[in-house]
Amino acid sequence: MSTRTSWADLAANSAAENTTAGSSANNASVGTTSAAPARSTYVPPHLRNRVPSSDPPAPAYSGPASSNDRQGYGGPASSNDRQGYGGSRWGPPRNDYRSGYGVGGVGGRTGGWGNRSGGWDRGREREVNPFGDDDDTEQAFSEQENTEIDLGEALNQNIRRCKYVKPTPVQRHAIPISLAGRDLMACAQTGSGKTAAFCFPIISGIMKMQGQSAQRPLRGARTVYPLALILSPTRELSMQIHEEARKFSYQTGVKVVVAYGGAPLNQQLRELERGVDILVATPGRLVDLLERARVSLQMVKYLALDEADRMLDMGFEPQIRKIVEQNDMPLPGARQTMLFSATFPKEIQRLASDFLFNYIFLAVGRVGSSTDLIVQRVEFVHESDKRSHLMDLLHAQRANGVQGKQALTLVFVETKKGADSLEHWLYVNGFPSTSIHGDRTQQEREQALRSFRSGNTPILVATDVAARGLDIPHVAHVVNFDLPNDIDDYVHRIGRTGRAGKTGLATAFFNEGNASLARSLADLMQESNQEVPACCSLVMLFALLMEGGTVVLEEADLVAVTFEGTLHSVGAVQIIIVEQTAAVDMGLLADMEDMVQG
DNA sequence: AAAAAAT
Repeated sequence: MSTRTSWADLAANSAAENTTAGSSANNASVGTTSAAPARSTYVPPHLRNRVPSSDPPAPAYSGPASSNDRQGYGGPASSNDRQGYGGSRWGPPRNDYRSGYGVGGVGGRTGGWGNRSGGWDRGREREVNPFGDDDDTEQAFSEQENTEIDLGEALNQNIRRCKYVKPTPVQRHAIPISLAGRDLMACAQTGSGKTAAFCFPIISGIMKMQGQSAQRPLRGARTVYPLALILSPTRELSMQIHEEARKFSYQTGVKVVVAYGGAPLNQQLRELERGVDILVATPGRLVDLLERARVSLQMVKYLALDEADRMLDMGFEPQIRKIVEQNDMPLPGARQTMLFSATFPKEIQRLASDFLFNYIFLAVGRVGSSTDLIVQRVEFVHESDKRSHLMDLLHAQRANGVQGKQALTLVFVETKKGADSLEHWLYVNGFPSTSIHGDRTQQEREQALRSFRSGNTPILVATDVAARGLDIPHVAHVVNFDLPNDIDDYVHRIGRTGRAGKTGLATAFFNEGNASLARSLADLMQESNQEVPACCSLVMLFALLMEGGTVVLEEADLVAVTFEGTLHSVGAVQIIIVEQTAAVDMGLLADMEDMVQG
């Protein structure tokens, strides 16, 4: 162990490497954003007039609320960036570090809030080993192991137990930035380890805070004061983040609690009362808890939004604003905010900057790109043929046999009703399947997911509730039975396969109803090195779909393909679709051009 | 238009 390069070392080295460059070999770009130029000099009121201190007990650690850190970072990402977030702070071990977590009960957290819930050290004794291996827990706390501690030895140990060998690009860049105290907007492909990228710095930071005496205000006797808040758009994703965070924080003394709707409130309240450092939640339930004054956000030092673009789109934005801006959450600059997603439309990035202070924008690859670990196929399937076509795919899959663990197939449909009816149809036709959507009870949803994960029902029919974030091992095939209207949704859906370096297959059923997706789909496929015909234009995609239908094209933006003489429009592009079998000649094309212009 | 998210 001592001879090998540690996980943390790798992170440290790469932090140093990358602070000077705007891009690196793995195509990550880091830079301060131009979206909020006016904000870079803003200092929140409570931080004004503060003399850069000479760093007593919390010095080496550049904590999230430390004012001098922030000031160290003023300018745009340039050569002085190196001093900014990398280098010295991500350096050698510090002695003050262990004091907080080494032995249960040391230091700080005694005032008013911890003891009534039994205290975190007692909680730790009862902590169930989430790894199911009881053999080497003592080793984990070996006192001699005082080597390169950056995230904290207990956390490093948990990372090893999770069999994480080497940080992914997003982790390698995001973790040092977060450890240095900077706000972050991070975009990286599905399945590239974003959860860990925001969990590690949060857990590490809270471990360090345990060494300091934190005063929690005395509010209502039953109010709890989490130090970190992680929000996600679906209940199941919150559950999953909770599970992950619990693994990472095993025996660190950091308590993780989850709160979401559809499940009994009382149980969640009891968990909260036993103490909470990191609260993982869906927005609705959290708003409820805030209104009941069972949770205060006053002590929050870390705010993470997973699937951040989703959290800030029309459906969620008011709730998020309510939570972040209309409660007692510290202002940007007094907390550390991290936004993560695989997709992040520009207009939502702009909106998101409201929640950030002097932040760094990190993108691994193009924002919204897909991983080339996923083989994408598009097949032209009429609405009426979709079921039998799916049946063919499933039969073929069954015939090809399955190696090792049961290969799972996730089938996305557009509506809840459609999910129910397809599930039933599959079931009747001898394919063990289940479904998940927002009209099912929470129990049913969780049961469906369990049954799918275990391979008991290797087919899951889902609405977009399952499109984002869920990490289900052995999903070999994602079928877009109904394609979404938005390419970003497509990216998230197919991202349920091809995770953590594994390959996957995604099949889309495409027909005339999906014309509005065609161009972006073609672009995406080309970008992720998918087999799209020679010139991967919209035209060629259609040509592929038409299976040999003749396509004549003179103008790049005018497309003629063969399908039932219907006129379609794709964005600015006019598309004429004629009979599948008809050869398109120049005369016909001219006629169609007239049609389009007329 | 649909999906998700509190009771």
